[in-house]
Amino acid sequence: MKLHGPQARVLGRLYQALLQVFGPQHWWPGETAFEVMVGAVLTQNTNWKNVERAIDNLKEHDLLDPHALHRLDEEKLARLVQPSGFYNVKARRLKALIDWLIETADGDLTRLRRRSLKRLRRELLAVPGIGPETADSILLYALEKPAFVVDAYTRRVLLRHGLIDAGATYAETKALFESSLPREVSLLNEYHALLVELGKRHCQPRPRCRDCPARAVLGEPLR
DNA sequence: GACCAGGCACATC
DNA sequence: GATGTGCATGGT
Repeated sequence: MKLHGPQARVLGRLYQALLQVFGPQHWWPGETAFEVMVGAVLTQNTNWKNVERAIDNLKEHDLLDPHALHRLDEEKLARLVQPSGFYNVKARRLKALIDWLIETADGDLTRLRRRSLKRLRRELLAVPGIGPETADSILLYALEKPAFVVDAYTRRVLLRHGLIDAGATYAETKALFESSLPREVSLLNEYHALLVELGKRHCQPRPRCRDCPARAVLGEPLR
């Protein structure tokens, strides 16, 4: 990876260190692109284990399909995704996303992929319930567009090590990575997944800094 | 029993 | 613009 500027080189070294320690993460854990899309909504502020239960419910009823979910009542959908929490809002958000998918591409993800990243991002953000992180997750992991995903772990890691300040916006944090890294889907995919792994293992609200691979690159956390 | 998890929209100031 | 709150389940 050829990176320009000191900050870019730090992010490059962090990536190499995380990959070395954790290995490839093989994200996103979903069998189809549509499943990834659904998972992106269900995982909003929610533990992935609970999302899996909800997705299993949909699979058991043969409903993990754009047209099938399009036909399903919102109330029934809410009951099925209940284990993922916030089930009423999530059913509403899934419905809105699927409405867009059906209306704009007849439920066909490969048709969506022909559109530009910029256009898709604008369209996704116009869907009620799809914010910047969910949009970028769908772009990167379901539609294979080079969009970096910023999540709570990413911000926490960067904040603790002084690479962003407390007031940094989503867009600023995203730009930090996108301006430094090659715009390759596989790299951005792996990097975000590695940051989540780092977050789960070490960069919790109560830090677990012992054996943290980020320290070798970023130094001691500020707090 | 408190705290946390791969957010977002909306109300209020 | 910033800050607060509702949405809810299941694991530690």
